[in-house]
Amino acid sequence: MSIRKPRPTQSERATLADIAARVGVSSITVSRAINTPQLVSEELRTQIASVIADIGYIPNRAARALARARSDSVAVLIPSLSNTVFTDVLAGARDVLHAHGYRTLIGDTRYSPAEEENLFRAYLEHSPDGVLLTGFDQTPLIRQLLEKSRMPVVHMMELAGPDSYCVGLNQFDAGHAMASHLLSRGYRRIGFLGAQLDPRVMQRLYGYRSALQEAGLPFAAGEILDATPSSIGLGVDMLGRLLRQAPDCDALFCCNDDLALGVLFESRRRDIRVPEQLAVAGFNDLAASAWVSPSLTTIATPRYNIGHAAATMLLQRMRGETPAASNIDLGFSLRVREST
Amino acid sequence: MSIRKPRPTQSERATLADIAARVGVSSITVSRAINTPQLVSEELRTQIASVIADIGYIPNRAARALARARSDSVAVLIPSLSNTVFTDVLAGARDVLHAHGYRTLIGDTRYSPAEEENLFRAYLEHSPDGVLLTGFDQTPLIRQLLEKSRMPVVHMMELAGPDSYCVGLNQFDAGHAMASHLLSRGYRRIGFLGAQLDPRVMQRLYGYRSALQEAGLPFAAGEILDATPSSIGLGVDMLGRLLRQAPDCDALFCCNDDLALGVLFESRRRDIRVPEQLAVAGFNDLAASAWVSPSLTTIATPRYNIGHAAATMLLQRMRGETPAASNIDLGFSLRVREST
DNA sequence: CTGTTAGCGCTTTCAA
DNA sequence: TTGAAAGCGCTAACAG
Repeated sequence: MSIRKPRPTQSERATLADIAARVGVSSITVSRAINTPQLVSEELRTQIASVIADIGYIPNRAARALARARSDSVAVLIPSLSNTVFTDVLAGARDVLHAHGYRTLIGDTRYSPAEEENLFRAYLEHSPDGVLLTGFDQTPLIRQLLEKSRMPVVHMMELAGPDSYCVGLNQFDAGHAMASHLLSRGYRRIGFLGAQLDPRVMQRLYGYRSALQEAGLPFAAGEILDATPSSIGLGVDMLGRLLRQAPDCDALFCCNDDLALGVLFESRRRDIRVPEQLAVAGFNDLAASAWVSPSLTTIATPRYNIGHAAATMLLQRMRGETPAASNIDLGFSLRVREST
Repeated sequence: MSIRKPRPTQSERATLADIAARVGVSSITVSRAINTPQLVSEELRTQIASVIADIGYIPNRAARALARARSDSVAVLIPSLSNTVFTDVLAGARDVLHAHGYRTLIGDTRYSPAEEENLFRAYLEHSPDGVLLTGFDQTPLIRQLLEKSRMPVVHMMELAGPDSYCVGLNQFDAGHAMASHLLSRGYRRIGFLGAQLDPRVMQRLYGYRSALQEAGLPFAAGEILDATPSSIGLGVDMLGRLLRQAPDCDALFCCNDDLALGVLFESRRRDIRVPEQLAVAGFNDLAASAWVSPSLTTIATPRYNIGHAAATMLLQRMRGETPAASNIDLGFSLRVREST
């Protein structure tokens, strides 16, 4: 009769069986008291509840996930955790998911599809019940894995064809709208500053170009495109570059408010009057934009609502329901302020 | 002879046993080939590797966590995900933890100890191998649970006695240093704007008061304290309130850069010259602060490094090692700019 | 309403 | 270097 060493256990933590033993029932009854209390008699329920409170029982999610073959978790991949745009989206998604008992596995892809692939594969090991992704530029492997696992997925921020589920806004239209606004204000030599150059920035750029073209204006007059991450400092720098390239520029559409704020600050340093000498427009309507002086004309995007609606749609899909619409366009709104 | 329905499984996903069957070995050998390849013969290893790649095997973390009684995950609780201060800390922690194979369970407590308690209890179910917490104002229940489970924990942002593990900076000293700077510049009617009023803000406030007292100045001349969350808009508003309360104020120490930026913007609107009529100082050195005009005097905090060092210390504790120091003071630095 | 049994997918222990 | 057996903590299925 050989004595085996006991295997490692979750360091003294009480289990369902411990509770069960104390109450004098079987563990499945305790499990029911927790998960489907209506199936357990009032008397046992209260007894069990008191022992649970007494012992300080903490269920083991890993065991539950293994037994039920679902994890009650959702992976959410966003390009950056240090950009309010995406933390707002995340807040909306988390509020919905947490309220429905899901945990979120948050991944920061750093705007890199390769990193997104790494994170996605890593999170797959946790068997998330669904995924929220940003945009549509996933690697082929991700697409293949998604298809193979038939895991519900909802894309955020951009729109696409009816064969994929997404919640976002038309970035092309938004870029077009801002360029049209500048044109309607009488500006004719409108430059563009683009950083990061992720798909959404590119769509805004194309919208801008198309508006200029429709107005019969040279379509790449003063474009500065730089793939490095957006920042206020980069905006400062890019204004210099643009003025060297197109000194006669009278308006500037920045692909986001970070760049635009940098342009505003640098304009003040260079004594360029905004909007008299140079109009400045941004994108996203960050907190600073309404308060900076001159206040910044920009496009407000419904970020929290995008996260909220995307998570809601994902919930439906995880429940096996078919959402009323596969594409939800939450739009954008032009905020005209002092800078134009 | 009754035939039972098969229980739900992870929807067709291959298991170790599937790989093992294909190769003609037992599943433990496949497990070894993955986790401790040096224990498996070269030949089997390559065979197994090719089948794994072929099938696209994805390990099941829940099963592994259950069997090993550890989750390879770390819970990280921060007050806010929409505040760069904490996403910077988070970035530092994640870089370390991910590099060592840990997943991070991110929780946003919204500056509420009660919400922190909820999140902590929820994440306990995942049996994290360690925890990173912000500050020291945890609820008694959290403290009790931590003690009971003897789970390694490292506190971030603040410092404490040698009986707890932490990485941060002395917030009192930092507040004191900024007030001293303003005094050294000759300002005498120095006001304070505080929002959120979390423990770190209060410590800065006490540091400020103590510096004023040491200088023999009335110590609550113009303090505006408001428990609502910090924002640029709140800074705008608070400047108005302060000027009503203390119109002769000549310098303003804002508990963070958000408020300070609001003050700068609003000063410009009100044609208050900074720093001639009113000096303005902030805290944290956000990206905008160096570029805004006038540029903002502030205290730079080593946020990324705090997260990095805290995670490193936690790793040591999770490995059962004793870190060289239980308290790591990463300091701060005064950035004197145009606004003072 | 409660219990028995079996099994989720993996890794530990022990044995060869 | 490989394998058999057992078990981690929980819940689905079936039976009473």
